[in-house]
Amino acid sequence: MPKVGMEPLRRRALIDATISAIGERGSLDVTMSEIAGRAGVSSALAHHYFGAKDELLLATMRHILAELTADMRRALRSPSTARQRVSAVVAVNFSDAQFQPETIAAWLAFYVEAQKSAALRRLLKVYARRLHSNLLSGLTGILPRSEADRVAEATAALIDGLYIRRALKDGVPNAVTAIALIEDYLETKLSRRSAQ
Amino acid sequence: MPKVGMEPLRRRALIDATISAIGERGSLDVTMSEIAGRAGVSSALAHHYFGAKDELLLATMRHILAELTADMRRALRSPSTARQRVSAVVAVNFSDAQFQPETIAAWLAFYVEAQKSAALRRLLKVYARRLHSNLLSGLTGILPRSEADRVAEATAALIDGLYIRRALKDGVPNAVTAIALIEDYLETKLSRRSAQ
DNA sequence: TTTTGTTGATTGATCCGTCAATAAAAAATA
DNA sequence: TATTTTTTATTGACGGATCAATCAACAAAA
Repeated sequence: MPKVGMEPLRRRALIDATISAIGERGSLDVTMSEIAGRAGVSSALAHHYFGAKDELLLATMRHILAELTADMRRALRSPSTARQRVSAVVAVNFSDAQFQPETIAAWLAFYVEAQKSAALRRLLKVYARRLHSNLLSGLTGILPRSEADRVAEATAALIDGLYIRRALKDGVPNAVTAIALIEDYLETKLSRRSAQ
Repeated sequence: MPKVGMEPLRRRALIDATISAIGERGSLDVTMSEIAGRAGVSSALAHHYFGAKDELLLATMRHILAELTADMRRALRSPSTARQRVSAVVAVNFSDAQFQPETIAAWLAFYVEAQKSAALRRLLKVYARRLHSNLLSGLTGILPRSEADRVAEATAALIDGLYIRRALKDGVPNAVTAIALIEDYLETKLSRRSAQ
């Protein structure tokens, strides 16, 4: 029963289905039929709207990154001090919307795929750079530049590391613990310098 | 020209070929033919010695872990103080033998595959637990138990995070920088307590 | 003559991407 | 308004490619 104006709805449904399929399977080894089935359409329709599978995967990653970016922008509106800004950036990565098993699995899978796909690699680099500069914007108010750089790098590595360990259901059990761990690091690194 | 006693040589060659193939492709999506070709044999022979592809991949991961374990044991012989033991554990993960692009790519790929394969997941959990206890054995000599636990967790996350970022050729450019970053963390965490 | 090593050829399954066909809505035309 | 035409939505069926795994066959050593 074809109704007009389906395109945006189908695209969104297919992207959601892609995330959940990847999340469940734990890798990008999901078939177009599997994804289309979850979205309640035929695989031919998925191809109709996205062309090749690569493009659906790319669109999916773009969608995840866009959500993260939006969350980040929202989170960066309220904090006033530099120190609070750093905490806000960290917290976003472990918010309910981001720290979901499905999303984490997708992140990990996309990280791997990025080694094959230049387009995906570019996307992830944009995210990495943005995370770094967001962290830095807070840290430079507290630490000298070169040390702020190093702390930002360590914080980013901690975030990635906690994600990967979460994907294996090993190590940190939940978002609260993960945040506490990073905050503990930041506190020992910043407390003496800034004294609040 | 069949010579007797080929089995161990072929097995080893096939495992090496698997690592290099995965390292180059950046994922486990390598064909048996590709691997066999690199090892200079037919794909049929790879199946002859390893049965299914899964088992070759599993054997490869086991091999990587065994090398890491051996390196770790060696590294843990020399250090005398608790503090030095912690540094030794960290250093092994970034030694020339371990911090190779191929090996890093393989690690990452296996992390993803572990979400599908229970056998692989078990292997990685063994490694994670061992890393944790190795770190802890040094840290408990310096910090109270609960805090030692947290520092070990953070250090492990840092190692994983730096690996993943290295795989993307983003962030830390080399092993020396990576080690310095973790040592910097450890130093701020431990210096006040242990005073050398 | 049995064991060990080895491969080319083949089978069977999976899966991406295409295409022709169908049907409803919208637009254009009479 | 009634009709034709075009656009949008949708799918089943299929071609073609890839690959894991098997097997029969062959050769050298024991």
